Amino acid sequence: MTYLIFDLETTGLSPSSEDIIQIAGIKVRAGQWHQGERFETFVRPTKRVPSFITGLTGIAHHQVAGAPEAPEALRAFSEFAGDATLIAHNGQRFDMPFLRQSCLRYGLPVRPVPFVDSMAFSRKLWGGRGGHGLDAVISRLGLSVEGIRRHDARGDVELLAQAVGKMWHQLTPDVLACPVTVGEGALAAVA
DNA sequence: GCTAGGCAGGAACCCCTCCTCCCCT
Repeated sequence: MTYLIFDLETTGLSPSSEDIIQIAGIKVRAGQWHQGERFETFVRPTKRVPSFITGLTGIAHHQVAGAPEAPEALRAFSEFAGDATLIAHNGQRFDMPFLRQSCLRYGLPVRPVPFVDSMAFSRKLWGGRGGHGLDAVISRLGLSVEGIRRHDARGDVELLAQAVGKMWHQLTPDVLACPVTVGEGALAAVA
């Protein structure tokens, strides 16, 4: 089974009014979380990147102004994904709605894809104890963030891939059976 | 120097509805 750990950076929280500005992903085979094929692109937004987003992500407007527009980036990402199962942290509530809404906004047909929210791994391992945000997960697993830029999609997927690998291993020795429920998401349909 | 949208999960309660809080940028 192939998995695609991915992360989005956006101009804000609302899928209906904000734009995706960066997509990054690492495609891995279950059990081989440290080596994978990478995807990364900036995405040209329809409005200026707010200063607080630049402060948070390190992504400035000039970096995305000449980037591919959303439809091109969404199709490229979907082609890269292929038949992989997608994984994102809090993706059920954030990344997946953003991808779906972006496709809708640009009139792109979508296709269903298997999807797992990595927060489910954390809930299953640690239940109600503490938080399940990426920072809490990283801290509990003792992952090093040295040399990794948090809130840059490339850095976050790197950390998330390591985190999912560790959590999976702690939940089951079986690298083939996903220990949490696999749901459904949507990506742009590819011709 | 700062904001915002909405789901999942839990509580209370009897099967839905409401509420609160998390978590993403």
